[in-house]
Amino acid sequence: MQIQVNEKIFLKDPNSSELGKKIISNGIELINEIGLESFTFRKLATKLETTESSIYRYFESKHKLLLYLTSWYWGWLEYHLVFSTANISSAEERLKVAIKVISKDIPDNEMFGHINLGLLNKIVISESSKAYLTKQVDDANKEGFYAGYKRMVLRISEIIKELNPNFGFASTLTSTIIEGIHDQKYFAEHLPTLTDISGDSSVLTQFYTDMAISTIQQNTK
Amino acid sequence: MQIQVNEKIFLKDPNSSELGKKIISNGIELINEIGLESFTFRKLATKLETTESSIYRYFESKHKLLLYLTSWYWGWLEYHLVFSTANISSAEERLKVAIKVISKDIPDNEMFGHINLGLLNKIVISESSKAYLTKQVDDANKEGFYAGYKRMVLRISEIIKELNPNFGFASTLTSTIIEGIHDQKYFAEHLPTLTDISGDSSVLTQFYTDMAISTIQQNTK
DNA sequence: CAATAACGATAGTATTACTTTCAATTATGA
DNA sequence: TCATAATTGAAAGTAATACTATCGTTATTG
Repeated sequence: MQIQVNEKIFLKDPNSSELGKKIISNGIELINEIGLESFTFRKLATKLETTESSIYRYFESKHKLLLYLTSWYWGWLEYHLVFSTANISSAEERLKVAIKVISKDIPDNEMFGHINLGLLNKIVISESSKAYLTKQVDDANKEGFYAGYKRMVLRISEIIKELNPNFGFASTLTSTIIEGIHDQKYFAEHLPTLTDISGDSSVLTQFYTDMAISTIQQNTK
Repeated sequence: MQIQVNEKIFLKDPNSSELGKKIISNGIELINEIGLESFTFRKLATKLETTESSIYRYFESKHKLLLYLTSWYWGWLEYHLVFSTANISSAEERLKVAIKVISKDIPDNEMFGHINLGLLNKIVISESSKAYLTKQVDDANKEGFYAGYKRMVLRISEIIKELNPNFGFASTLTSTIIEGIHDQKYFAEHLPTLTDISGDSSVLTQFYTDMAISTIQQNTK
């Protein structure tokens, strides 16, 4: 089972070689350690005992690497969502599962092949908005670089519409929930005044589930 | 009437001189034009017909300038909020006004002294999360660089608690609303699949107001 | 076994993100 | 008003960043 990522994001598929896989796995570690701003291909090359030029053969910039990581993450999470909701007939139940899937805590040692899912989740929480908060967002969007995220939002929106066909804000509610979950997790760790959440994700899941259900029901005709 | 900004954010108060004011007003323009990533003090210096070193006498980095702009914005918005809610006794009404204040569209030519509020609002929407999504967030927080944002969240949280003292997620709901409003405005312009919002802010205001009210009421004992 | 793809090594460029020093100008208050 | 301090400008310098290019060696595969 392989997660698909838009081919225009990379120059050479990092899954096609050992070096490519190391770039991804060590890239995830290094971005977590020092943050995206301090992260450079030179530092990653040193860590890998390879050269800058070798890394540039895979990704034309660290921004593309970030796009790769976030796209991969959304691909993986979509797979997870589809799997977790496959046998559930109730739309409300599927929505609850979806929110649980998004908000679930991932331990720092959970692996999917060579990819550390826990660390990747942390990157998504603290860096992924930088993938679209850029002047190049419209070009990147045209190239389809955000397709994974959009698919995820679409899937959940459709559950919401099934729950209440008269509700006109399924996409807005979905993206509010996804971004909200990431923000709240970040705030819990760094700016606790901005949140009532702390500890594990169960309270967070509950809050957004309640919020979603009551918001959706309210607009029922 | 002067908006106060934490003095540790700047080296020299940009309000204390003509050059300082130009750094702020032209900085706002230039960040809007080319985005925070491409923005440099060298380019700003060229625009101002001054030198890099002169700008560095006011701010030690462009990140500090961003912190200044966002802090100023929250200071200004808090003033606005206090003013707009001063004579309203109903907590529900005050909450509605608060959401309106945050989501209001600001025209590109609305000025407050030398500061273009419309452009500053755009910076807050597309760049302000970068002020805290950094490895230095904890140090910056200790220095009080996010005090303005936190005060804003606190004020609105208190309205929510007044509305329903049994509701335990006032801060989470407030920060979800504020961040959500910014995200939705950004999505409306750049990633429209992720939102149901388009056009002016009235629908956005209505959505978050409804969401807030129904979420708060739900947890009433 | 010949071709080709992948990688490493080295070097080079323009730009960024600053810092430092010193001289000229401007404001201020004794 | 004159001395003093504060402000700005000009110039130069540094280390790091974000790449690009070339070339030789080593694997891989057909």
